[in-house]
Amino acid sequence: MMASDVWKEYESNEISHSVAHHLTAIHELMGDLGYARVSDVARALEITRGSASLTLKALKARGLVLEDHNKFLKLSDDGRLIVDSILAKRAVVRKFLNEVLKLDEHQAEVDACKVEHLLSAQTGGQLLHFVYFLLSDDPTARQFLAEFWSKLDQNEEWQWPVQDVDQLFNLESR
Amino acid sequence: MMASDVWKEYESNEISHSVAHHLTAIHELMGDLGYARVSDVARALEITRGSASLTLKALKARGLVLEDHNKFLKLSDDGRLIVDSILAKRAVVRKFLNEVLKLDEHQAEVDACKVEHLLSAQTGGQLLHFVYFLLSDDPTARQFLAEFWSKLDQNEEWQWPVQDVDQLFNLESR
DNA sequence: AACCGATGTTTTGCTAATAAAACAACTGAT
DNA sequence: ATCAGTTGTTTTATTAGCAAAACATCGGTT
Repeated sequence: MMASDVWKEYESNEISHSVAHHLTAIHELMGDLGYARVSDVARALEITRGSASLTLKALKARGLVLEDHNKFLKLSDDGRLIVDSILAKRAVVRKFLNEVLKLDEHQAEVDACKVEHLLSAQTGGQLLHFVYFLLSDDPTARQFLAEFWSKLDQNEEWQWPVQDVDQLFNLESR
Repeated sequence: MMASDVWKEYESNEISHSVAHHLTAIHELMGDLGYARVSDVARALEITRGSASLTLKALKARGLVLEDHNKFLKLSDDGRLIVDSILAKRAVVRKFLNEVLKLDEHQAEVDACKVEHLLSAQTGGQLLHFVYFLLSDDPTARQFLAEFWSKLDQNEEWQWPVQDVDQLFNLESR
C-alpha cells in the first residue's frame, strides 16, 4: 500500500525540532541563570541573535513565550506544558537507550534529542510504563534484564535473527 | 551544560526524512511494479512530479539513484544499503511499539516512520537484539512480558512513577 | 497528419530555519 | 561625556522541500 498516507504526518508536527529546543533552552536558562533573554537563548543554541530573535518572535505570537517589560523571556503555561512533555520523552528515551540497551551516554543523548519531539503522547506514556517496570526491582524484570545483558555480552553463543546485524544497519558504512 | 553541543547533530543527518522516503519509494515500486519512474515516485509520495524530479536529480548526483537510458530509476548499491538500514529500523521500531508497548498499528506506523531515519546504526542494532529476545520463546522473556501486560491492564493497582502520566505527556492537549 | 494523454523538466514562489551584516539602544568604565 | 561592549531587531541571502504552472517530448488513436 506504499504507506503514502503516513509519511507526510512528519511535517504536520506542530512542534519542530527548532521550536522544541528554543523552548527547552528558555526552561533551562531559567533554572541555571534565573532568567532568559534572546541573547542567552542564542548562545545556548549556538545560533545568531538575529535567528533567535525571529524564532522567538513567532513563539511569542503563538503564545508559548512571554516577554517582560524589559525583554526578559518566560514560558507561558502552554509553553511549559510542551517543555514538560518534551523533557519527559527525552528522559525516558535516554534512559531506555543508555540503561537498558547499554548504548553509551553520548549516543543515547543524541538519539533521544533527535526523537523527543516526534514521539506521540501515547508512545511516550507507554514507553515510560515499560521502562519504569523494566528497571524496577521486580524479580521478573531483574531476571529478564540480566539474561538479556548476558546474551549481549557473549552474543557469539546466540543465534541472531539475521546473519549480519552490523551490515544490516550499516555499521561499517564509512 | 545545556547540551548545546548535541542538538545541532539533528540536521547533520545525511539522510533527511524526504530523501529516506524517496529512496524507499523507489524500492517499493521496484517490488510492486517492477519499475520506478519520476511520476511513480511522485504518485507514491503524493507530491508533484516537479518536486520529485528535483529531489531525484539531487539523489542521482549523490550516486544513490541510477537512471536508465529510458528515464527508468533504480537504486545504486549505496542507495540500496541505505534503504535496507532504514527499513530494518522502521520494522524493529514498529514491532516494538505495536507488539510490546501495545500501541495500535497506525500509531506504531506513524511513529516508526518519523523516527526510522534518525536512529543511529548502534541504536538500531541494539534495539533489534532487544526486541528479538523480548519476543522470543525464552521463558524469562515470556514471563516478563506477561507481567508487564497484566500491569498495563490493571494499572490502578500499580504505583506509577509519576502521578499523572497523561498530563505529563499532554494526552489531553488537543 | 493531427490530436490527446502521460511523462519529465524548468521556472517561479512559498515557508521554515538559519547566517551575516547593518543598525539602534542601553550600560558601564574611564 | 565619550567610548566600548552588549543587546535586540531588521534586512538580505541561503538551503531544503514543497506547489503550481509552463513547457517540451513521446506514444498511441483516430
